[in-house]
Amino acid sequence: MARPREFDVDEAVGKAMLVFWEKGYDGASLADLLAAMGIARGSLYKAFRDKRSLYLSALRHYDDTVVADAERLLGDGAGGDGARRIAALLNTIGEAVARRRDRRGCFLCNAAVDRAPFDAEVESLVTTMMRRLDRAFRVALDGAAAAAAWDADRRDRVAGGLTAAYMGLRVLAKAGRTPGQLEETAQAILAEAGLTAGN
Amino acid sequence: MARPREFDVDEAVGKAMLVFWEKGYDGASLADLLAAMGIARGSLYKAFRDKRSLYLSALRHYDDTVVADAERLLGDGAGGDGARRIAALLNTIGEAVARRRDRRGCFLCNAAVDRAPFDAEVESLVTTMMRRLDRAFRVALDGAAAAAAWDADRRDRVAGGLTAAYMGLRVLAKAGRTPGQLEETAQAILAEAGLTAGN
DNA sequence: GGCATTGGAAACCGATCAGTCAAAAACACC
DNA sequence: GGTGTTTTTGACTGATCGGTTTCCAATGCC
Repeated sequence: MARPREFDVDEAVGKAMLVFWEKGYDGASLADLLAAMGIARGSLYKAFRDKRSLYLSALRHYDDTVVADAERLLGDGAGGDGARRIAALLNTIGEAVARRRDRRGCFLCNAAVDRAPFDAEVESLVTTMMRRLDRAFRVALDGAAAAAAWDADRRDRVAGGLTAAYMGLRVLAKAGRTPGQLEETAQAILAEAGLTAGN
Repeated sequence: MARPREFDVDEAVGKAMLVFWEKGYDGASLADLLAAMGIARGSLYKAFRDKRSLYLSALRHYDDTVVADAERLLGDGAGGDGARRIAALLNTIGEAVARRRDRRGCFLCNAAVDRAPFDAEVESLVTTMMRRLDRAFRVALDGAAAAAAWDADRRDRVAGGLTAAYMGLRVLAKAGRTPGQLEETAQAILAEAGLTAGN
Protein backbone atom coordinates (compact mmCIF):
# COMPACT_ATOMS: atom_id res chain seq x y z
CA MET A 1 0.00 0.00 0.00
CA ALA A 2 2.84 2.31 0.66
CA ARG A 3 6.58 2.58 0.84
CA PRO A 4 8.05 0.47 3.65
CA ARG A 5 10.39 1.95 6.26
CA GLU A 6 14.02 1.37 5.39
CA PHE A 7 15.43 1.20 8.93
CA ASP A 8 14.62 -0.92 11.95
CA VAL A 9 12.94 1.23 14.58
CA ASP A 10 14.17 -0.75 17.55
CA GLU A 11 17.71 -0.76 16.29
CA ALA A 12 17.54 2.98 15.74
CA VAL A 13 16.28 3.49 19.29
CA GLY A 14 19.23 1.44 20.50
CA LYS A 15 21.66 3.74 18.68
CA ALA A 16 19.87 6.82 20.00
CA MET A 17 20.02 5.39 23.51
CA LEU A 18 23.81 5.21 23.33
CA VAL A 19 23.99 8.86 22.33
CA PHE A 20 21.64 10.08 25.08
CA TRP A 21 23.44 7.83 27.52
CA GLU A 22 26.81 9.32 26.72
CA LYS A 23 25.88 12.97 26.21
CA GLY A 24 22.71 13.50 28.20
CA TYR A 25 19.49 14.97 26.89
CA ASP A 26 20.63 18.51 26.22
CA GLY A 27 24.07 17.41 25.14
CA ALA A 28 22.71 15.13 22.43
CA SER A 29 21.92 17.28 19.42
CA LEU A 30 19.67 16.19 16.59
CA ALA A 31 22.77 16.07 14.41
CA ASP A 32 24.46 13.64 16.83
CA LEU A 33 21.40 11.44 16.99
CA LEU A 34 20.82 11.37 13.24
CA ALA A 35 24.45 10.54 12.54
CA ALA A 36 24.38 7.65 15.02
CA MET A 37 21.02 6.36 13.86
CA GLY A 38 21.97 6.65 10.20
CA ILE A 39 18.72 8.29 9.16
CA ALA A 40 17.63 11.72 8.00
CA ARG A 41 15.91 14.43 9.98
CA GLY A 42 12.49 13.94 8.43
CA SER A 43 12.52 10.20 9.02
CA LEU A 44 13.16 10.72 12.71
CA TYR A 45 10.26 13.08 13.12
CA LYS A 46 8.05 10.75 11.12
CA ALA A 47 8.89 7.66 13.19
CA PHE A 48 9.11 9.37 16.58
CA ARG A 49 7.22 12.50 17.43
CA ASP A 50 10.07 14.65 18.60
CA LYS A 51 13.34 14.59 20.52
CA ARG A 52 11.64 14.15 23.87
CA SER A 53 9.62 11.14 22.68
CA LEU A 54 12.76 9.58 21.29
CA TYR A 55 14.41 10.09 24.66
CA LEU A 56 11.53 8.36 26.43
CA SER A 57 11.81 5.47 23.98
CA ALA A 58 15.53 5.27 24.65
CA LEU A 59 14.87 5.14 28.38
CA ARG A 60 12.37 2.30 27.93
CA HIS A 61 14.91 0.54 25.74
CA TYR A 62 17.43 0.80 28.57
CA ASP A 63 14.84 -0.76 30.86
CA ASP A 64 14.27 -3.58 28.40
CA THR A 65 17.94 -4.35 27.91
CA VAL A 66 20.37 -3.17 30.58
CA VAL A 67 18.04 -3.14 33.57
CA ALA A 68 16.57 -6.46 32.46
CA ASP A 69 20.08 -7.91 32.34
CA ALA A 70 20.84 -6.70 35.84
CA GLU A 71 17.57 -8.17 37.04
CA ARG A 72 18.47 -11.48 35.45
CA LEU A 73 21.93 -11.41 36.97
CA LEU A 74 20.50 -10.78 40.43
CA GLY A 75 17.74 -13.35 40.11
CA ASP A 76 19.53 -16.22 38.45
CA GLY A 77 20.35 -18.97 40.94
CA ALA A 78 23.09 -20.19 38.62
CA GLY A 79 25.07 -17.12 39.70
CA GLY A 80 25.59 -18.72 43.10
CA ASP A 81 24.36 -17.48 46.45
CA GLY A 82 22.33 -14.26 46.39
CA ALA A 83 25.07 -12.33 48.16
CA ARG A 84 27.51 -13.38 45.51
CA ARG A 85 25.19 -12.20 42.74
CA ILE A 86 24.87 -8.82 44.44
CA ALA A 87 28.64 -8.60 44.74
CA ALA A 88 28.94 -9.45 41.06
CA LEU A 89 26.62 -6.59 40.10
CA LEU A 90 28.41 -4.05 42.28
CA ASN A 91 31.75 -5.15 40.87
CA THR A 92 30.63 -4.53 37.29
CA ILE A 93 30.84 -0.80 38.11
CA GLY A 94 34.56 -0.77 38.82
CA GLU A 95 35.16 -3.10 35.90
CA ALA A 96 33.35 -0.74 33.55
CA VAL A 97 35.60 2.11 34.69
CA ALA A 98 38.67 -0.06 34.29
CA ARG A 99 37.65 -0.80 30.72
CA ARG A 100 37.24 2.93 30.12
CA ARG A 101 33.62 2.45 29.28
CA ASP A 102 32.18 4.39 32.14
CA ARG A 103 32.23 7.99 31.15
CA ARG A 104 28.61 7.27 30.39
CA GLY A 105 27.81 5.97 33.84
CA CYS A 106 24.32 4.58 34.28
CA PHE A 107 21.69 5.94 31.94
CA LEU A 108 18.99 5.51 34.57
CA CYS A 109 21.04 7.47 37.10
CA ASN A 110 21.82 10.17 34.54
CA ALA A 111 18.15 10.48 33.65
CA ALA A 112 17.20 10.76 37.32
CA VAL A 113 19.67 13.58 37.85
CA ASP A 114 19.35 15.65 34.71
CA ARG A 115 15.89 15.07 33.27
CA ALA A 116 13.54 13.75 35.97
CA PRO A 117 13.28 17.12 37.72
CA PHE A 118 11.99 18.77 34.55
CA ASP A 119 9.81 16.08 33.01
CA ALA A 120 7.08 14.28 34.93
CA GLU A 121 7.00 11.40 32.47
CA VAL A 122 10.73 10.83 32.79
CA GLU A 123 10.40 10.98 36.54
CA SER A 124 7.65 8.37 36.56
CA LEU A 125 9.62 6.08 34.23
CA VAL A 126 12.72 6.47 36.37
CA THR A 127 10.76 5.75 39.53
CA THR A 128 9.40 2.55 38.02
CA MET A 129 12.82 1.41 36.86
CA MET A 130 14.35 2.10 40.28
CA ARG A 131 11.61 0.03 41.90
CA ARG A 132 12.47 -2.77 39.54
CA LEU A 133 16.05 -2.62 40.79
CA ASP A 134 14.79 -2.65 44.39
CA ARG A 135 12.81 -5.78 43.70
CA ALA A 136 15.70 -7.46 41.94
CA PHE A 137 17.95 -6.84 44.94
CA ARG A 138 15.19 -8.21 47.15
CA VAL A 139 15.02 -11.40 45.09
CA ALA A 140 18.78 -11.82 45.42
CA LEU A 141 18.50 -11.37 49.17
CA ASP A 142 15.82 -14.05 49.26
CA GLY A 143 18.46 -16.34 47.78
CA ALA A 144 21.24 -15.31 50.13
CA ALA A 145 22.21 -17.61 52.97
CA ALA A 146 23.41 -14.65 55.04
CA ALA A 147 19.91 -13.16 54.90
CA ALA A 148 18.03 -16.36 55.56
CA ALA A 149 17.16 -15.34 59.10
CA TRP A 150 15.99 -11.83 58.17
CA ASP A 151 12.31 -11.00 58.12
CA ALA A 152 10.63 -9.57 55.04
CA ASP A 153 10.80 -6.00 56.29
CA ARG A 154 14.51 -6.13 56.82
CA ARG A 155 15.06 -7.60 53.39
CA ASP A 156 13.05 -4.80 51.86
CA ARG A 157 14.98 -2.16 53.72
CA VAL A 158 18.34 -3.65 52.87
CA ALA A 159 17.28 -3.95 49.22
CA GLY A 160 16.47 -0.24 49.25
CA GLY A 161 19.85 0.49 50.78
CA LEU A 162 21.55 -1.54 48.06
CA THR A 163 19.79 0.41 45.33
CA ALA A 164 20.99 3.62 46.96
CA ALA A 165 24.52 2.26 47.27
CA TYR A 166 24.50 1.14 43.65
CA MET A 167 23.49 4.60 42.44
CA GLY A 168 26.03 6.19 44.74
CA LEU A 169 28.81 4.04 43.35
CA ARG A 170 27.86 5.05 39.82
CA VAL A 171 28.06 8.69 40.83
CA LEU A 172 31.46 8.17 42.45
CA ALA A 173 32.62 6.40 39.32
CA LYS A 174 31.90 9.59 37.39
CA ALA A 175 33.59 11.64 40.09
CA GLY A 176 36.97 10.13 39.33
CA ARG A 177 37.18 7.23 41.75
CA THR A 178 39.59 4.57 40.52
CA PRO A 179 38.40 1.01 39.87
CA GLY A 180 40.32 -0.17 42.93
CA GLN A 181 38.67 2.38 45.18
CA LEU A 182 35.26 1.54 43.79
CA GLU A 183 35.77 -2.14 44.42
CA GLU A 184 36.94 -1.43 47.95
CA THR A 185 33.86 0.69 48.62
CA ALA A 186 31.61 -1.98 47.13
CA GLN A 187 33.17 -4.54 49.46
CA ALA A 188 32.67 -2.19 52.40
CA ILE A 189 29.00 -1.83 51.55
CA LEU A 190 28.54 -5.58 51.33
CA ALA A 191 30.42 -6.12 54.56
CA GLU A 192 28.32 -3.50 56.34
CA ALA A 193 25.18 -5.27 55.18
CA GLY A 194 26.53 -8.58 56.45
CA LEU A 195 26.67 -10.03 52.95
CA THR A 196 30.27 -11.08 52.62
CA ALA A 197 30.05 -14.68 53.78
CA GLY A 198 27.88 -16.19 51.07
CA ASN A 199 29.45 -17.50 47.91
CA MET B 1 41.66 55.78 39.22
CA ALA B 2 38.74 54.07 37.55
CA ARG B 3 35.10 53.25 37.85
CA PRO B 4 34.44 50.81 40.70
CA ARG B 5 32.46 47.61 40.20
CA GLU B 6 28.83 48.06 41.15
CA PHE B 7 28.07 44.51 42.25
CA ASP B 8 29.62 42.16 44.77
CA VAL B 9 31.41 39.37 42.93
CA ASP B 10 30.94 36.77 45.64
CA GLU B 11 27.28 37.54 45.99
CA ALA B 12 26.86 37.27 42.23
CA VAL B 13 28.59 33.88 42.22
CA GLY B 14 26.18 32.78 44.92
CA LYS B 15 23.21 33.72 42.75
CA ALA B 16 24.75 32.00 39.73
CA MET B 17 25.33 28.90 41.83
CA LEU B 18 21.64 28.63 42.59
CA VAL B 19 20.81 28.78 38.89
CA PHE B 20 23.39 26.16 37.87
CA TRP B 21 22.33 24.04 40.82
CA GLU B 22 18.70 24.07 39.76
CA LYS B 23 19.03 23.89 35.99
CA GLY B 24 22.38 22.25 35.34
CA TYR B 25 25.14 23.63 33.13
CA ASP B 26 23.44 23.36 29.76
CA GLY B 27 20.04 24.21 31.18
CA ALA B 28 21.24 27.48 32.63
CA SER B 29 21.25 30.05 29.84
CA LEU B 30 23.15 33.31 29.99
CA ALA B 31 19.79 35.05 30.19
CA ASP B 32 18.84 33.01 33.28
CA LEU B 33 22.15 33.72 34.93
CA LEU B 34 22.15 37.43 34.17
CA ALA B 35 18.60 37.83 35.45
CA ALA B 36 19.45 36.07 38.70
CA MET B 37 22.72 37.92 39.16
CA GLY B 38 21.17 41.27 38.32
CA ILE B 39 23.96 42.34 36.00
CA ALA B 40 24.38 42.88 32.27
CA ARG B 41 25.99 40.59 29.76
CA GLY B 42 29.18 42.55 29.33
CA SER B 43 29.74 42.84 33.07
CA LEU B 44 29.64 39.09 33.41
CA TYR B 45 32.24 38.55 30.71
CA LYS B 46 34.41 41.27 32.25
CA ALA B 47 34.30 39.83 35.78
CA PHE B 48 34.38 36.15 34.83
CA ARG B 49 35.97 34.89 31.66
CA ASP B 50 33.07 32.93 30.26
CA LYS B 51 30.20 30.66 31.25
CA ARG B 52 32.44 27.74 32.06
CA SER B 53 34.64 29.80 34.40
CA LEU B 54 31.54 31.09 36.15
CA TYR B 55 30.40 27.50 36.59
CA LEU B 56 33.73 26.54 38.14
CA SER B 57 33.46 29.51 40.51
CA ALA B 58 29.94 28.42 41.43
CA LEU B 59 31.20 24.92 42.18
CA ARG B 60 33.94 26.30 44.43
CA HIS B 61 31.35 28.47 46.12
CA TYR B 62 29.30 25.35 46.83
CA ASP B 63 32.40 23.81 48.37
CA ASP B 64 32.94 26.88 50.53
CA THR B 65 29.36 27.03 51.77
CA VAL B 66 27.26 23.88 51.54
CA VAL B 67 30.02 21.28 51.72
CA ALA B 68 31.71 23.26 54.46
CA ASP B 69 28.44 23.24 56.42
CA ALA B 70 28.11 19.50 56.05
CA GLU B 71 31.69 19.07 57.18
CA ARG B 72 30.98 21.22 60.22
CA LEU B 73 27.82 19.26 61.00
CA LEU B 74 29.71 15.96 60.84
CA GLY B 75 32.69 17.19 62.82
CA ASP B 76 31.05 19.19 65.57
CA GLY B 77 31.00 17.25 68.84
CA ALA B 78 28.09 19.39 70.00
CA GLY B 79 25.94 17.43 67.55
CA GLY B 80 26.19 14.41 69.85
CA ASP B 81 27.78 11.08 69.09
CA GLY B 82 29.32 10.72 65.65
CA ALA B 83 26.69 8.22 64.56
CA ARG B 84 24.01 10.69 65.46
CA ARG B 85 25.70 13.41 63.41
CA ILE B 86 25.83 11.09 60.42
CA ALA B 87 22.17 10.24 60.87
CA ALA B 88 21.38 13.95 61.03
CA LEU B 89 23.12 14.57 57.70
CA LEU B 90 21.38 11.68 55.95
CA ASN B 91 18.05 12.83 57.28
CA THR B 92 18.46 16.30 55.81
CA ILE B 93 17.91 14.68 52.40
CA GLY B 94 14.38 13.49 53.12
CA GLU B 95 13.62 16.74 54.89
CA ALA B 96 14.70 18.74 51.86
CA VAL B 97 12.31 16.72 49.70
CA ALA B 98 9.52 17.17 52.22
CA ARG B 99 10.04 20.91 52.08
CA ARG B 100 9.87 20.73 48.31
CA ARG B 101 13.34 22.15 48.05
CA ASP B 102 14.97 19.15 46.47
CA ARG B 103 14.28 19.35 42.80
CA ARG B 104 17.79 20.73 42.76
CA GLY B 105 19.29 17.76 44.53
CA CYS B 106 22.96 18.10 45.41
CA PHE B 107 25.00 20.42 43.22
CA LEU B 108 28.10 18.31 43.70
CA CYS B 109 26.26 15.17 42.64
CA ASN B 110 24.72 16.97 39.66
CA ALA B 111 28.12 18.23 38.57
CA ALA B 112 29.60 14.74 38.87
CA VAL B 113 26.90 13.30 36.64
CA ASP B 114 26.44 15.93 33.98
CA ARG B 115 29.70 17.89 33.71
CA ALA B 116 32.58 15.88 35.13
CA PRO B 117 32.67 13.48 32.16
CA PHE B 118 33.21 16.37 29.74
CA ASP B 119 35.45 18.72 31.68
CA ALA B 120 38.66 17.60 33.36
CA GLU B 121 38.73 20.63 35.64
CA VAL B 122 35.21 19.95 36.86
CA GLU B 123 36.13 16.33 37.40
CA SER B 124 39.15 17.24 39.48
CA LEU B 125 37.16 19.72 41.55
CA VAL B 126 34.41 17.18 42.10
CA THR B 127 36.93 14.53 43.09
CA THR B 128 38.43 16.86 45.68
CA MET B 129 35.05 17.78 47.11
CA MET B 130 34.03 14.13 47.36
CA ARG B 131 37.23 13.38 49.23
CA ARG B 132 36.39 16.16 51.61
CA LEU B 133 33.07 14.44 52.30
CA ASP B 134 34.88 11.13 52.81
CA ARG B 135 37.12 12.72 55.40
CA ALA B 136 34.21 14.42 57.14
CA PHE B 137 32.42 11.08 57.49
CA ARG B 138 35.65 9.61 58.79
CA VAL B 139 35.89 12.32 61.46
CA ALA B 140 32.33 11.59 62.52
CA LEU B 141 33.16 7.89 62.77
CA ASP B 142 36.13 8.75 64.96
CA GLY B 143 33.63 10.32 67.31
CA ALA B 144 31.14 7.47 67.21
CA ALA B 145 30.94 5.08 70.15
CA ALA B 146 29.73 2.30 67.86
CA ALA B 147 32.93 2.56 65.83
CA ALA B 148 35.30 2.85 68.77
CA ALA B 149 36.57 -0.67 68.33
CA TRP B 150 37.13 -0.38 64.58
CA ASP B 151 40.60 -0.03 63.17
CA ALA B 152 41.56 2.87 60.91
CA ASP B 153 41.12 0.86 57.72
CA ARG B 154 37.61 -0.12 58.54
CA ARG B 155 36.70 3.45 59.38
CA ASP B 156 38.06 4.59 56.06
CA ARG B 157 36.13 1.96 54.17
CA VAL B 158 32.90 2.67 56.00
CA ALA B 159 33.38 6.41 55.42
CA GLY B 160 33.69 5.68 51.70
CA GLY B 161 30.55 3.59 51.84
CA LEU B 162 28.71 6.44 53.55
CA THR B 163 29.72 8.90 50.85
CA ALA B 164 28.40 6.48 48.26
CA ALA B 165 25.18 6.00 50.21
CA TYR B 166 24.76 9.75 50.58
CA MET B 167 25.09 10.30 46.83
CA GLY B 168 22.76 7.39 46.16
CA LEU B 169 20.11 8.83 48.42
CA ARG B 170 20.33 12.16 46.61
CA VAL B 171 19.82 10.37 43.31
CA LEU B 172 16.84 8.46 44.68
CA ALA B 173 15.42 11.73 45.97
CA LYS B 174 15.39 13.00 42.40
CA ALA B 175 13.92 9.73 41.20
CA GLY B 176 10.69 10.34 43.06
CA ARG B 177 11.26 8.58 46.37
CA THR B 178 9.04 10.03 49.10
CA PRO B 179 10.57 11.59 52.21
CA GLY B 180 9.34 8.63 54.26
CA GLN B 181 10.99 6.11 51.96
CA LEU B 182 14.21 8.09 51.96
CA GLU B 183 14.28 8.22 55.73
CA GLU B 184 13.62 4.49 55.92
CA THR B 185 16.46 3.79 53.51
CA ALA B 186 18.76 6.11 55.42
CA GLN B 187 17.96 4.20 58.61
CA ALA B 188 18.62 0.91 56.83
CA ILE B 189 22.03 2.16 55.71
CA LEU B 190 22.93 3.23 59.23
CA ALA B 191 21.69 -0.04 60.67
CA GLU B 192 23.69 -2.04 58.14
CA ALA B 193 26.80 -0.11 59.12
CA GLY B 194 26.13 -0.82 62.78
CA LEU B 195 25.61 2.86 63.54
CA THR B 196 22.16 2.93 65.09
CA ALA B 197 23.02 2.59 68.77
CA GLY B 198 24.88 5.80 69.34
CA ASN B 199 23.07 8.98 70.26
C1' DG C 1 0.84 1.02 -15.86
C1' DG C 2 -1.79 4.44 -13.11
C1' DC C 3 -2.83 5.78 -8.43
C1' DA C 4 -2.76 6.41 -3.59
C1' DT C 5 0.11 6.44 0.17
C1' DT C 6 4.08 6.55 2.77
C1' DG C 7 9.22 7.24 3.55
C1' DG C 8 13.51 9.75 2.61
C1' DA C 9 16.68 13.76 1.79
C1' DA C 10 17.59 18.30 2.26
C1' DA C 11 16.47 23.05 2.19
C1' DC C 12 14.52 26.01 5.27
C1' DC C 13 12.45 28.25 9.65
C1' DG C 14 12.38 31.29 13.75
C1' DA C 15 14.33 31.04 18.20
C1' DT C 16 17.98 30.91 21.09
C1' DC C 17 22.62 30.10 22.13
C1' DA C 18 27.35 31.91 23.98
C1' DG C 19 30.18 35.52 23.18
C1' DT C 20 31.81 40.47 21.29
C1' DC C 21 32.01 45.36 20.83
C1' DA C 22 31.50 50.29 20.87
C1' DA C 23 29.90 53.99 23.29
C1' DA C 24 28.23 56.12 27.50
C1' DA C 25 29.03 56.64 32.43
C1' DA C 26 31.34 56.73 36.87
C1' DC C 27 35.01 57.05 39.53
C1' DA C 28 40.39 58.67 41.19
C1' DC C 29 43.83 61.67 40.46
C1' DC C 30 45.88 66.04 39.17
C1' DG D 1 37.24 70.86 35.93
C1' DG D 2 39.87 68.11 32.86
C1' DT D 3 42.03 63.46 32.06
C1' DG D 4 42.71 58.62 32.16
C1' DT D 5 40.96 54.22 33.40
C1' DT D 6 37.60 50.90 34.17
C1' DT D 7 32.65 49.34 34.35
C1' DT D 8 28.26 49.27 32.46
C1' DT D 9 25.01 48.69 29.02
C1' DG D 10 22.61 46.89 25.15
C1' DA D 11 22.81 46.13 20.44
C1' DC D 12 25.02 42.93 17.51
C1' DT D 13 27.26 38.41 15.59
C1' DG D 14 27.57 33.97 13.68
C1' DA D 15 26.50 29.43 14.98
C1' DT D 16 23.48 26.04 16.36
C1' DC D 17 19.31 24.58 18.25
C1' DG D 18 14.78 21.69 17.53
C1' DG D 19 11.35 21.36 14.28
C1' DT D 20 8.77 21.99 9.57
C1' DT D 21 8.08 21.78 4.85
C1' DT D 22 8.78 20.53 0.25
C1' DC D 23 9.64 17.59 -3.20
C1' DC D 24 10.89 13.21 -5.04
C1' DA D 25 11.33 8.07 -4.63
C1' DA D 26 9.54 3.75 -3.55
C1' DT D 27 6.11 0.68 -2.73
C1' DG D 28 1.28 -2.22 -3.01
C1' DC D 29 -3.09 -2.44 -5.03
C1' DC D 30 -6.08 -2.16 -8.87
